[in-house]
Amino acid sequence: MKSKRAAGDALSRDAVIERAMQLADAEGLDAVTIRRLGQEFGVTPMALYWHVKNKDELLDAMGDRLFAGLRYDTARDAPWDEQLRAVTHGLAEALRRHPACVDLAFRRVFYAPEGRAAAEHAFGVLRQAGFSSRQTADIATHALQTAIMLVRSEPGAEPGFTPEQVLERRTQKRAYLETLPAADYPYIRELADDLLDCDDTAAYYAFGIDVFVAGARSMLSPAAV
Amino acid sequence: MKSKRAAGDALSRDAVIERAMQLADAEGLDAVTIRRLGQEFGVTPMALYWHVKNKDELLDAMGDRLFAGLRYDTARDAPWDEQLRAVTHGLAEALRRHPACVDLAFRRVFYAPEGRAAAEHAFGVLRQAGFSSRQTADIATHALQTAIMLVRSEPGAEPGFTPEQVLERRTQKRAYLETLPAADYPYIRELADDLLDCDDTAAYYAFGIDVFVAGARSMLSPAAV
DNA sequence: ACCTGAACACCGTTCAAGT
DNA sequence: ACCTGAACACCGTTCAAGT
Repeated sequence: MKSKRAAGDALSRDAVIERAMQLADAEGLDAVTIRRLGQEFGVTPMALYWHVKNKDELLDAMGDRLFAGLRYDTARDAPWDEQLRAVTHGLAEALRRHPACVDLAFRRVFYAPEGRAAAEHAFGVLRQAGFSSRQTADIATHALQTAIMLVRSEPGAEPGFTPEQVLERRTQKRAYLETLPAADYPYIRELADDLLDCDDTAAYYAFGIDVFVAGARSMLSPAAV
Repeated sequence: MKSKRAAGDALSRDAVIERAMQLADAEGLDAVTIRRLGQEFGVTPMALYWHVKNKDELLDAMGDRLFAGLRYDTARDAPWDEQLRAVTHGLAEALRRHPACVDLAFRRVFYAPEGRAAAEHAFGVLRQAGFSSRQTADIATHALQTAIMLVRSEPGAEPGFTPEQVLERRTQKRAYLETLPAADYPYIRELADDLLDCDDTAAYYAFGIDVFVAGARSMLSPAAV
């Protein structure tokens, strides 16, 4: 009944990666440390090297896991721009589950099976919509980057901080903006609330994705320039 | 005539920040270390603490400097979408000078004087174009994020790597993509070259900015959805 | 197969002390 | 005003050794 470990789980590659992501979400990516993970498992730091080649490989594996459960084919027979929206939305939803790890995603798309499948799908959609291969590559890359950047800067979501700290930082930022002379920065003062708050995160994501999809659409049929 | 220092410059806050950015550009942001900077100036690490509060403050100061020399009012009397393009382009051009530092920019816009001025200008342009304050905040934030993401993932620009290493990594990535079964990933294989290369960086930036501006334009007059 | 101990070369930072 | 020495609590990683 009594375990050898101070902290529950048995050590394994999967458990290490899993715990690393939890740790990142709770305390920020900087808290993810070989030595700290050792502690979490009640084991010496060196024990981890049996399950993971080194820290870089661990971070890569975390990046791969970001794509787990990625949904994008929710609109199989819809027009191309709806499908592009679905891929981008799916990416954002997937990445949003681990905001502190979002920067690990970009370099791993083609290595994570789900990322690869989503990319292949997006490429097909765009090519058949009539985009050149250059445009297809650019737009698909842009879709991933859009999802990443929406997650990274979702207002009020600062990974590694407690809710109180987040509130505290917002208060400080607001106070700072109010020190700016209204004569010089009327618009910044006027928009302070909109810059700091985001009561409706669903609308935030929808807006960002709409802008991107509309932009892509205009690349296909450049109406007015 | 003979200096006390092993390495040229006198120590000062400005010199430290300047050298830190050079170091980041040459060897990546991870190479920027209090101890390493001490070495560069021929001084003990602790000497730096006289000129800079701590490492966080140094990084903030580097972020501020990214906005130095920012140009955006190249189209004062142009229509709003031209002006939005000019701001975004100016941001990208400014950030591009220190690609390794680009992640420091976002949180510092309102603290760097040039960033603040650019934000104020962009807000005015968007408000007068008829956007709501919510939309204005979102679009302007998006403009900065677009610039950041274009710089961050300019293909072939991997800060902290020598040209040979960049080439080497690209070769490896290409080799990897070619291991993927063509039956499962026909589009990835077809687009491999476009994903890896970017012979025309001017076109890369122009395309990214065009997509963004067109997207913003469609938010003002939602023609077809 | 899986984990530990000891060691190495690094970090950021503080604090009392020197000039 | 500006810098140093010594010290502390951290990093990632290697390698021989234990079970």
